[in-house]
Amino acid sequence: MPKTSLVKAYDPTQVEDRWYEHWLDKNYFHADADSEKEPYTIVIPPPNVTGMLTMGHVLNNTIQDILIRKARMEGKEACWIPGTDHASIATEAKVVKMLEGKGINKDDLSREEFLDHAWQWKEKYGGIIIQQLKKLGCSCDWERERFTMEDDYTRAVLTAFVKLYEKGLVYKGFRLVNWCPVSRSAISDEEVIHKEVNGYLWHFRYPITDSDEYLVVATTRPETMLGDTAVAIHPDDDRYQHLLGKTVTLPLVGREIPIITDDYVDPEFGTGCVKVTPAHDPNDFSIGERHSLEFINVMNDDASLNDNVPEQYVGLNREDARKAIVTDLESAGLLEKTEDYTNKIGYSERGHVPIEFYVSEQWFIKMDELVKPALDAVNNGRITFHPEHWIKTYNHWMENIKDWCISRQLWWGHQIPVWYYKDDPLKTHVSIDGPSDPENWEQDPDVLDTWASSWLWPMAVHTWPELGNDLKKFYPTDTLVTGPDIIFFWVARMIITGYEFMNKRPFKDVYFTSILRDEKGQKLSKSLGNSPDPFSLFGEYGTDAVRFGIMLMAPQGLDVLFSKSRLNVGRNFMNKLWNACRFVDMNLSDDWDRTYELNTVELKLPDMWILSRLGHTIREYNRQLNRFHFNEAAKVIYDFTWNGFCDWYVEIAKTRFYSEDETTKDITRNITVRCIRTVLALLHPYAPFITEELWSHFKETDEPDLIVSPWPDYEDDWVNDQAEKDMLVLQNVITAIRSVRSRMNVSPSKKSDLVVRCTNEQGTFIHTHEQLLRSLANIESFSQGANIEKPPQSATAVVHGMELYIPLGGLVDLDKEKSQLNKRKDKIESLLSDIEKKLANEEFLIRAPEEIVEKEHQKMGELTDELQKVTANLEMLQ
RNA sequence: GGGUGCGUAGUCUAGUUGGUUAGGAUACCUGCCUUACACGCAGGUGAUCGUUGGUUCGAAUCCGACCGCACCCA
Repeated sequence: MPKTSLVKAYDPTQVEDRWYEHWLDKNYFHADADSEKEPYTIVIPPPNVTGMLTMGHVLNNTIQDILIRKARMEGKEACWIPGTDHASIATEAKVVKMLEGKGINKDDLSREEFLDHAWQWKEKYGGIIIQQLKKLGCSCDWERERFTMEDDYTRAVLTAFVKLYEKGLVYKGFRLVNWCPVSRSAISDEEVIHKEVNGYLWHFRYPITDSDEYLVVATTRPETMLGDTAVAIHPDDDRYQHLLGKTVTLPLVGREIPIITDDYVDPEFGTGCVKVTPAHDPNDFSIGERHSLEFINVMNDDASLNDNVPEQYVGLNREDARKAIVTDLESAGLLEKTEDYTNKIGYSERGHVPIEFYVSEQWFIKMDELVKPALDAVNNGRITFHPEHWIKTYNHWMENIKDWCISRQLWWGHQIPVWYYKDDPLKTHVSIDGPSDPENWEQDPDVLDTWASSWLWPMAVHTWPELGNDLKKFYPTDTLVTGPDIIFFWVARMIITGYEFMNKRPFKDVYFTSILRDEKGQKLSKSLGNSPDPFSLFGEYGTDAVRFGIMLMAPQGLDVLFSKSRLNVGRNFMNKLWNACRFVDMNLSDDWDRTYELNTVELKLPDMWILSRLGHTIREYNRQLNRFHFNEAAKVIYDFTWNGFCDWYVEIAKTRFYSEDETTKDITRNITVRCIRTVLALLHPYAPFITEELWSHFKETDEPDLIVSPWPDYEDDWVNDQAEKDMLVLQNVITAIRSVRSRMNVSPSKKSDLVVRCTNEQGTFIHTHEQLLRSLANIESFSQGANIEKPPQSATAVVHGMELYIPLGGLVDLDKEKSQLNKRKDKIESLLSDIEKKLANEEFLIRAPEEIVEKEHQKMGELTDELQKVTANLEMLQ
């Protein structure tokens, strides 16, 4: 790609697509299964095939891209496998809605016709999120893109079902399941969202048969009373002992139902009498089983009332039925009272309506045995969670796991591979390919829960159950990056299948991302309308700035309070980086001597200092990335680039570039270029576009693109503690002078003089770096000495035991000067008093380690010296 | 009801095994268009580390209780 000159401001739109195309052309993203290199693999958490990119995806996929780009630069065979999930319920709901818009009712279509529509929908919208991930810069191996309903993947899903069936872990049974009346399907426990809702607790009178007495039952769901088949009391509840053996005549229905005793009943709640509706409540279901009660299902699959209720209620929906029943009971004089009541109601995650408990025949997987190796792997460190504390949540769920309902009454998904013999439905056939005489069999109409396909993702993307090269090379994967909200849905289940089918962990590390919230702490979501569109942000700030900004604001293990304004930091940093590069670029002559071996030429303090800082930066950056602290790593590189390199070294470099000393210029060019190249390499995983663009200006012609350039290693040759200490002294002196000038309103354009009273040793040091003081602190004439006099009308600062005097003539503001010195004096005195207390404490002297005591003595010495100097200067002002 | 996590300047955060003059960034105030950058430069104000007991010579850091926020599971 031809080298362009650096324009004044970075323009992302000119750069991003161009480089992404280039990387694709060069096939950098593609991983080679036959390579000798050590593999590093990530499987993407497959987004919903018809979904759109959200800020959550931006966060999650940027992290994966950071990991994979770093691994690639480290010389590993980096393989990031992308793909999408068919999302049974969500997609089917969208297709149904789309068809409704066209005036087509799903019920009027055959399964095949409906699936035709669904596939068309998938073809039309299925590629959008993939294109969006490309815009984000994701370096996925697009040749390996997978979809959970493609043929190979389907085979894997059915294989898993059949294998588990053959082991006796899959069974079919009548159970009370969570039922979504909108999708008219069973859903799993994890798809039920509990919300607190303000409602009522109705107290109804149930008359005792052949008696004037009645019992009072309390309920939040009057409409289910039509299915009551008992009234229960606690066995020890004295109030009702005389009623045992009697029956109640169920109002409105007329059914005679028994009064039973059961430990489940809480005598303290309500009246201590509970209506029992075994077909519509999980607790009542258990009571029903214990007492062999009748199970009367009073609802259709859309939660309207069915034929098992009195005629006047048949066909009513839940809400209308509730109103009708309360009204009818009230007019019959059977409504005792109505209380306000807050309770938690389960909502269908996809249908957004309250779920029903519904008795139906469903397929289940027995979980208790499957869970064991998965629990063991996480608790014995074969799989590591970041942050670690999620282990507790994982354990809690795994140890209390219930059988998993995997059948869904939908069409979009993997149809269950079970066939029933037409002449004898009790005779079944279970296989991947179906019976050899299909005309005599009927396939189970249900499909599998989507998670029963995505739990195979890390192996099924690699052609499992075929043992292909990909599976051998790229399984197990290395790192999974996902949200903690799907720890049960997905992470736990992948670990289960990893051990069940591969006898190996599916991944080494699991990084749980932050959950994104808005400034008020609400989860970002489409329905709340508080989720910004990533693409307008990319346009406004640049994709790199959004990536870097969001990484900077995502602390490890905590939620992110997202706000657009916080992305300014990212954008400003990209601009800073661009301009730092532009400055260096402007000062590179075509024929600069780039041959210096820096360790053989004589370097000055700022050179040694910046190289030392660079060394520390590389080490710290890698350390933070290796422990998955992405925000800390971002801060490390930000701090070096801005507060170290730009604020100090570039300022120093200016004076050199303006000088005539060609050797110094070339050394400075070498060091600035070295810093910049290292920063670009380190930053590339976070900000791939701008760094690749800038790299093209600083790379040698025979060097590769940044994306495949070597990752910077920590070089401790350059770490130099003395240089860092010395530079700090110099920086403190310069800052002190600037501070004095600012306080005294000295115009930045005006130079001032400097007189330093200090030891001879310090004097030599200052003298050596006089040029830096002159340029960075705007100093004209300079003198120093151990006994030098304070010039009249000068402002003062004390730094590292040196007394700095800046003669200002009439500009000196004595009041400001006094208040400044007094402020410092107070501070020192308070610090000294704390230290004196410590040192006067016998226990401290005896028990504290020697070096701690020594440190306190040293601090006291330094502060006493400073106090003496500050006080002396204060007295001179009187 | 059970569990998990979190309370450090207006805001966001660092502070790994207790000893730091409690870092940093943003925001704010003051002065500057100093030939890389006003998406900038320089300087500055701002925190008794949620409350309260305890352990310790010494606690933002360890332990208990309480208060507040969030999430998960019943």
